[in-house]
Amino acid sequence: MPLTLATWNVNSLKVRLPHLLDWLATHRVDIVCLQETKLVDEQFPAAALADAGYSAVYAGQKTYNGVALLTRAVTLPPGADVVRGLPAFEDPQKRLIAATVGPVRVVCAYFPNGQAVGSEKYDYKLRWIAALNAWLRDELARHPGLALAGDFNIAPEDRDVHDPKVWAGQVLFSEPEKQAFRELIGLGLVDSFRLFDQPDRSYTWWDYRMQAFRRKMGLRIDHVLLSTSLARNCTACSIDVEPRRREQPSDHAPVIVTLAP
DNA sequence: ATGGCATGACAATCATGA
Repeated sequence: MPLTLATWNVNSLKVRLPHLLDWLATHRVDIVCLQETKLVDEQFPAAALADAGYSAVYAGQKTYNGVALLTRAVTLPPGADVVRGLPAFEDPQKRLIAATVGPVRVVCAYFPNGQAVGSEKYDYKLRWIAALNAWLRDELARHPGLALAGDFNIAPEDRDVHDPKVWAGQVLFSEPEKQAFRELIGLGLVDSFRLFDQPDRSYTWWDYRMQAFRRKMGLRIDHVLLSTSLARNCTACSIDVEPRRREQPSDHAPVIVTLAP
């Protein structure tokens, strides 16, 4: 049986739970990485997800950030080696959770937004990614089969941006951010989406304003990077835009990868 | 030039997102 893994920034799990449950029932993805749950752990909808057949580990906070990792086909044993937050990077913001799920070391990440180039938040973004990079080097040495999935808040190439001229030098598309993305690739990771032919104007995020989705004015900022050993077994990667068409959608669409055994 | 839209905390606006 192939293994499927998805990442989705739900922009409030409380608001988006009905969408998520519908989506899980339809797609039955084995592993799901969620970002921007915006829920403290006490309010995580573990029971509703268990009813849907998913067990979960999570790291949340009030109002902002928050990540979770759901598993269906593969149960999370006590020895799943769950990591919450980047070790050696003191940070109250809940942006990372990792666990070993069957053959895959799954790292679910919500990269900082950065707000504006040159701002304090932008500096924090670059430092956070540098700390992630350093930690991943060790993780990859210990776990050859690793997936880094999440909202990277970086559009790596011109074709990932609806209007690269407008976005040039802006946050999410500035050179230091793209360089940081390339340095993650340099660890021995592969952008699974680009292993396959993809439709033109493939994006994962569209602004709520200006009818950006309808006008295909988006960015591809949500990614699944695979270690080379996993990439060899990757048979598909796609963006599911259907949830973005619904009423009261998340501004992000899920990305799904399929891994052959 | 600015805000547009959405969410959450909080009780009228404000912080944040991307």
